[in-house]
Amino acid sequence: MSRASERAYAQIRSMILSGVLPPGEQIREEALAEACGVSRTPVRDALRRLEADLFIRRSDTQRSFVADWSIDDIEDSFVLRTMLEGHAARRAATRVTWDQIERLKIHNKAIQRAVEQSVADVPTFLDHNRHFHTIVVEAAASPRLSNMLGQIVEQPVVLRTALHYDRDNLIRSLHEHEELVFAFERRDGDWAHAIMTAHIRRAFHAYSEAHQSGRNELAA
Amino acid sequence: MSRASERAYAQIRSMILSGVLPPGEQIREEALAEACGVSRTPVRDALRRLEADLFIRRSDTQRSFVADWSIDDIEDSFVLRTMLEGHAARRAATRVTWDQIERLKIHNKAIQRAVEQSVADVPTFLDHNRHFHTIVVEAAASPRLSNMLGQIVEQPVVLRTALHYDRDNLIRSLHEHEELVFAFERRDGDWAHAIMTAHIRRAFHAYSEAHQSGRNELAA
DNA sequence: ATCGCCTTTATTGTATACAAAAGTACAAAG
DNA sequence: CTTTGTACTTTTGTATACAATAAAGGCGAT
Repeated sequence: MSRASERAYAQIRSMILSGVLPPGEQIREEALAEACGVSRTPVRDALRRLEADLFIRRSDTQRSFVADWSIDDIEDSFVLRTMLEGHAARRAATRVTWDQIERLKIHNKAIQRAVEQSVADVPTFLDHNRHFHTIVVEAAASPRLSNMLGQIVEQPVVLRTALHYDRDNLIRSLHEHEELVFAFERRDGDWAHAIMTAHIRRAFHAYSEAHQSGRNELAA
Repeated sequence: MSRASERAYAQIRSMILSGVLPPGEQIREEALAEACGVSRTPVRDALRRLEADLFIRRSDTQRSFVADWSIDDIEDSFVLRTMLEGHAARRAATRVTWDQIERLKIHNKAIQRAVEQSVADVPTFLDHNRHFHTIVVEAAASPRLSNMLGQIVEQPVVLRTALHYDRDNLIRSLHEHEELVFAFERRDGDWAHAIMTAHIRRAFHAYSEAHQSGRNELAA
């Protein structure tokens, strides 16, 4: 998608993530169009995509609202992601190319550097972490799987999760990435599946423990 | 979505399924708009949805083409569906209401009547089969899962599968539905998961055996 | 003859105006 | 006091015109 509609998508998404548009808030196309400096057409495009990502829900009468995620929603999102990424890892183990393995190692090196800082560089961690998982999904070579995981990974919860990792969690995460590459090099799909499953489940618990203190909403 | 855009979606989808728009064919928005008797705006809407359903793919330069499904695509679609519907069945077992169970039984009765005809009434079978699976997914009570399965079930392969069932397969399918209801009544998630997994896998093999005679495309 | 560049044409992206539908407020009747 | 009908406002859906971009074709240079 070209400029305007892409810009609208990114901007509305960040308005939701930053809380400018709080959960439950009704969305009016014209207001967003003005806020993004584009017309309603690309805004509508963006809203459709955000609806598919479950950032937005639509009432039975076509009104749009910012989605609010309950604890159950969040757990379910993780369960689905566990299942799908576990499957992706298993497929990837027997299909990943040596070039892709090299790229995975490069991202792990960058993650290592980010984690070893005196103050862990979380944004860099997140960026390379995202690339790492993208390569795994790409190596699974399933358009449908990529499609679905693309949607889930875009969802609010996942985007915010790593913000709650402490250093210990970040290091464990790195070690799991490294082990996954070992499994790939040995073409061991069961191993890869198990590592990835554990990897995502740990992320879920890291998230829920960071939020156990009485909150049941997303605002961090 | 309201009239025009819904109509465009249904019509374009049926043009693809019926082969009027063959796999690989480039899609021009204006041509479709004329064919559907609406303007380009709702056609664009429909194309975005069809793209999400993987009926349509877009080139890197924003041109749209009718997707063509290889054997690998088809198997992968079934694998994903197996995984997701198996998960749905497991969740549903502990959440399904007695009202939903009643509705499942009603659809099974209707399926039984359709299968017992001297010539099996496949369209009726398909219709109630679809409702049955929809209720299971609804009972799983996971918006994300519904979302994903909604997309997969819309995909071309699944829509055509049951057309290739022989009577034996239709009867087995019915028996599996009945057994799934038993599992639900006993709230046995593992059992439900296993039945559903087997159910979809069998559908896959029924499909691939019907297509083993040298074809690697969809046209039936 | 072939390659690269420029012009022309086709196709998609965006803006805007208008139509349809839904929500809201208020008044009149029960 | 509640309810229902109705005008009015707000919001979304659709059509159309125009802008931007990609494909196609022709022309000249090498």
